[in-house]
This record gives sequence, C-alpha cells and structure tokens, in this order.
Amino acid sequence: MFKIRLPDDSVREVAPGATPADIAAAIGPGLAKAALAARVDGEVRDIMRPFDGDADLALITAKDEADALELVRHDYAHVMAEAVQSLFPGTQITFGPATDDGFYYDFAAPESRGPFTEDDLPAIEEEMRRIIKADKPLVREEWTRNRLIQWFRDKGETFKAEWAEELPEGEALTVYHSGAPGADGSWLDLCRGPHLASTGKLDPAAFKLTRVSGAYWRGDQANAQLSRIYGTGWLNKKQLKAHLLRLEEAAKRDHRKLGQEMDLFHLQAEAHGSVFWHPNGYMIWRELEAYMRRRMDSAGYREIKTPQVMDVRQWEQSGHWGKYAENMFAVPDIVPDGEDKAPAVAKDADWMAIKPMNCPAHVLVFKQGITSYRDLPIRLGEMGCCHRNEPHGALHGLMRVRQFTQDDAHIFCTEAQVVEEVRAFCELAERVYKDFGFTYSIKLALRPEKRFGSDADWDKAEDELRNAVVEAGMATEEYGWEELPGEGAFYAPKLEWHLTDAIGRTWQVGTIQSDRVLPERLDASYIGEDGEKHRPIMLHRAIYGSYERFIGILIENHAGRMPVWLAPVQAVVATIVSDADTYAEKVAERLKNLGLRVDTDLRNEKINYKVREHSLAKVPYLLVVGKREADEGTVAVRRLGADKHQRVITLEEIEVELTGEAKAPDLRR
RNA sequence: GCUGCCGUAGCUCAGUGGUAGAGCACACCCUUGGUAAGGGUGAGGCCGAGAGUUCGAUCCUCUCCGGCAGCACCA
Repeated sequence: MFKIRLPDDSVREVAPGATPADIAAAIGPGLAKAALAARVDGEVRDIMRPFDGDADLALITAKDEADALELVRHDYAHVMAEAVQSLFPGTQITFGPATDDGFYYDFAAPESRGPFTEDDLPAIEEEMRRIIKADKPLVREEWTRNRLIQWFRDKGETFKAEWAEELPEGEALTVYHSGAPGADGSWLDLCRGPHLASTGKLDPAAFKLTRVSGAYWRGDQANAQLSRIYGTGWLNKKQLKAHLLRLEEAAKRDHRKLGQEMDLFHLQAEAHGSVFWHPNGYMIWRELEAYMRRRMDSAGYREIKTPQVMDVRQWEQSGHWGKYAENMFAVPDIVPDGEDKAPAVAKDADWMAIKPMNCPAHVLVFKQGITSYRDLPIRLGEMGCCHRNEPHGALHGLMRVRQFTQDDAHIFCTEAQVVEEVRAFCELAERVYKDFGFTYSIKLALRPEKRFGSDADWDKAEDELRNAVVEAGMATEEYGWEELPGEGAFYAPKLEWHLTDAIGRTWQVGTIQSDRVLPERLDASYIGEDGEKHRPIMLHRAIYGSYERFIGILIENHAGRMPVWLAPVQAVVATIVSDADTYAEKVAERLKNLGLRVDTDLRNEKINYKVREHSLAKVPYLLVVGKREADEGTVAVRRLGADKHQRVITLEEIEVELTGEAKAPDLRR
C-alpha cells in the first residue's frame, strides 16, 4: 500500500496502480469532475498516472489557474496538431508549446500544398472542436528511443525522428495517444506531458486560432522554415472573450495609429524606417530632451556633438566594421556627376560609414590632449543620432527604426571607480523612470558567443555590473533582477532596464555596459598616480535608449493622453459664440505668456463638435468660453479623462493650475 | 532577411476583365448653437512601381518597392 498525503495533511492509503483520479473520486464526484491533473511531490502529472510510491498529492483544478492554463494550452496545441494532420495528410509535426496567452504548433506542411494560411484556420478550428467533443482519452505510454525513431521514420516524420535520435539512450521516453492506442482514429505525439485525462476536458468554445507565420526549425535561421499556427486558449469562454477584449484595447493604444490621429509623425517608403516628426510629435521630443539635459547636467555629464560620418578605417579600428558591418550604412566618398541617377562607384573609392553608435567618436574626444587620473571619471554625453541598417522585417513604427537618437553617454573611469559609477547610474535611471511613472526590471546580459576580449576581462566586467546593482540595493525580486546568459553585446556585458507599460508589456530601454575592449582598440589612456599610462574603462549608457522608442512607449502607455508637461498642445480655448472671440484670444494670450502651449478654436462650429474634436486629439485642457465667461472673467474647464463634471474658475485660477501641471517633474517643488 | 497576408481619395474601407464608389476630413454657403459629430453644395484618384497575358488590366501572372503578423536579429 502507498501512503498519499493530501494538502490538509490527511493521509489515504491506496493499492499500487491507483491514480490521483481514484483519490479524487474517493473524495467526491464533484472533485473527480473538476480535477484536471495532479501535483505529486511538487511535480505536475497526469491524473491517470499511477503513483509510484508514497507521495504528497494536490489535485489541480481550474482554480489553480496558472497550472490549469498551462495544461489546457498544451492540450489545445496537441489537439490542433492532431486536427491539422487529419485534415492535411502529409503534414509533419514538430513542436507545440503553451505560451503566455495560448499556444502554437510548428508544422512542416506538405511541399505540394505550401505553408498554411489564415484561410485554413476555420476548418482546423472545426476539426479541433470535433476532436474535443469526441472526448478522446489521452493515454501516456513509455517507449524506448529506438521504438520511437522507428515509429516516426515509418510515418515519414523526419523532424520528430531527428529529435528522437538526439534524446538520451537508456531513458524511457513518453508518448501520448489521443484515443485508445491502436484504436481507429488514434493519434500519437512524443511529449513529456503532462496532459489532461481526455480531450473532452477542454472547452470547445474557449480557444481561437489567431494567426499563421513562419518559424525556423529549432529557432535557427540556417534550418528549414516551418509553418507555425498560433492560437489563444483559456479555461472557459468568458476568459477567452476577456482576452480578445484586451487585445482590442491594446490595438487602440497602438502608437502608429495614435501617431497618425494625433498628427505626431509619419513614416513613408522613401525613407522607410526613419521618422518624419511633425510639430506635435517633435514637441514631445523637445520636452524629453530638455528634461534629460537637466538630469544629465546635474549628474555631472558634459554634452558633446560628434560627426555623423567617419572614414571606414576608423570603424575598422574600432572593430565595428568587422562585427557590425552588416548593420551599417556605407557611403562612397565621391562627387556624383549629376547625370546618372546612381553614379558608378570605382573599385578603389574611399568609403565612409554613417555611425551606428556614438562610442568610437567619444573615445576620439577623450583622446584629445592628455588626461590625468585626477580628471576621472569623465562623463561625455551626446544626443547622438545613429543609423543602423536593420533587417527589414524587424522595422516596427517608432519601436524599431533605422535612424534613431540615443540619450547616449560614455563614462571614462578607473577600474576602482566602475562600481560607484554604475551604482550612481542605477539611481539616475530610477529617478527618470519614476518621473515618468514606469515600473521596470533590471537584467544582466552576460557574454555572448561572438565576442571581443579575454575571459578574464569578461569575468571582471560582469562582476562589476553585478556588484554595482547589489550595492544599489536593486538586485532583488522587486526590481525583477535576472541574469541572461549569452545576451551581452560583442564588446561588453550589459545591464538592461525593461519598462513595463500600462497594459503589462515590457520594453528594453536603458542600458549600461562596462567595456575594456574599445579603449584598448582605440588606444585610449590616462596618466595614473604612478606617472604611467593606464587604460580607462569605458561605460556605455543610455536611459531612454532611443527617443523614438521611448516616445512610442509613452504614447502607448498613456494611450495618447500625455501628461500635461509633455502634451504638444496643453490647452485649447474654445468659443461657444463669436461674441466671445476677443475674450478667448485674451485668455490664450495670457496663458501663452506663461510659457504654456495654447491654441484657440474660434471656428463657426457648435461646442459639441469642438469638444469631440479636441477630446479625440487628446488635448488635456479644454477651456470653454461663452458670453457668461467673457463677462465674468472665467473659463469653463473640461479636463481630458475626468468625468463630465465641469468647473467654472477664474482666469487667475486656471493660470495657477495649468502652470503647475505643465512643469516637468524635475522642476516641481 | 525568411513565411503568410495586404497595397483603391488626406484617413478608414467597399468594388468590377470594358479606365471607380462610401463615410470622415477638406473648400464654399446657411446656421451664433452651452460640453463627444447642425444642414446644404463642391472639389478631390497614373486603383504602390515595372513587365507580361488579353481586343481591352485597378482586377489575371511574374518581378520589384512598401506595410502588417510572426520567426530570426535588436535601442
């Protein structure tokens, strides 16, 4: 007999061969029905899998949402794979995991038919519902590796066979049958599990196939491209509907859509991946830039400006040409003759390259003259405009562009100063992100495979970054502290700041990198206390990351309703009747004289129309004036996002209110 | 860059193998109206670019450019 202990510490004895399902049934029919799987000694297992000895048992039901969702999504993936193979014979299966909101499965579609398209989805959904309603038992079996390989080879499943061949020899491998093994219509996949007891445990109305795409076999671009089908899956219909609603809400915040509606910027084919900033959008930029200048000035940075284009030899020396050339724009140093649209370039032409990063130029500034250890640390900042030739498929609105401006800076310091500089940067970053109301997490990206520099240097650099965060007290769960092996830049490990926006998405923005390679390659040095030359360490750092991306994040985070200090137009004075025109202009004039961005709307339109238009334009303050306000020297205030309730206040009062709200966070008292 | 889908008026989108339509926006006229669309009239399009099939292409085929969703790559 096995002793099975339940969460309430009661113990039940069962005969060998008994399963968690038996215990659930013994406790009650309600639980037997609700139980989806079992946690046995902490491990999630099939509810029909017999105990192998004494165990602690907790039954998993829909109430254990995280576990339940993971199980259900994994099962949807398998049901989808079964459905696809039944509808499209000749399709090979590969892998299909659960994701954050659903599942996907990668298939090798039959060559004769080509990859799946969205038109295939309704039929697949229908077939999935049929399989779910058939309530097929999901049966676990242990197979040897050879049996597996043979099985998949016989079926023509080359991907699965390849995978099975790499699995460890002696270990028993699990397969799951959908339907009794050997029975008509039974289907099989290699899978670690666990699974629900049967397909009927899934809700046929709680999933939806959402899209198709390509995906590389084993995530490697060098491998075959598979056809991936994505779905979202939930425990019940209500959850599915809520999820679809969340997607709609997110779509409404899309910065590309809002950017057009609010006339902030545009993109067009002739400069694809580079932003045309309109006056409204550039006003946000200017405020951000002014704010960051103040923050950096007071943190001891000095701002510089360096060339956009430098001789390729310089990029060769810095190492960028070797490691980064595929992302760089190069220009021949020639004079076009004006006759050919695209002049021929001689083989021996000199080449220049547009900067993809600011760092080499900053080293060149550092190298002018002789630097004493007494001068360190030297913090050189630049609002540096960089160009990177990104893969076309990666471009995305403001978030991923080919021309962007960084709030960049490089700190040159001694080894002894690194930890303190990084720690100070952690605090500066925290102040900035708090001013914008963001929460964030900090990650340490460790050495990648393709890299410069010795392992000893990487050891030191990684330790320094880690220690600095520890000293700042931020290497904690609260700050989402995590280390990411292999994710560093080719020249240095990186600390990364990931912002979480208003709807829970994360974006990498800030970074600091400790670099020993570039000072070496470009021969930067300072004179130490001992009168000898020494290599400085160079810290690359940014807080916004890029203005483009940061503005994109701000737009989505606020759904376009920017805080007053960032709003391109902070207030509109709108008239009800033309008799109030003069007064409206006077109001606007007074507010403008206080440095506020104010427009008037004197058009021959009804107030309803004006309210609607300026609300949609996300203007934070609408000041409505009619005869009454003109007579009394007041304005009727309509604050964007506040309830309908309106306030009528004096001109003096609105001046105080607006100037208060329009102050940048670092200037408030 | 790879896979799939898409490209028609400033914007959002219908549509057809015989060179085009709606709503909003825009212009003009009427309307002076108290908090999310007052009414009328009008102007506006090389139907992404190039080649092919066809008597004839916005529509069919191919190539290219761009966009979208993933993948891969990244601030």
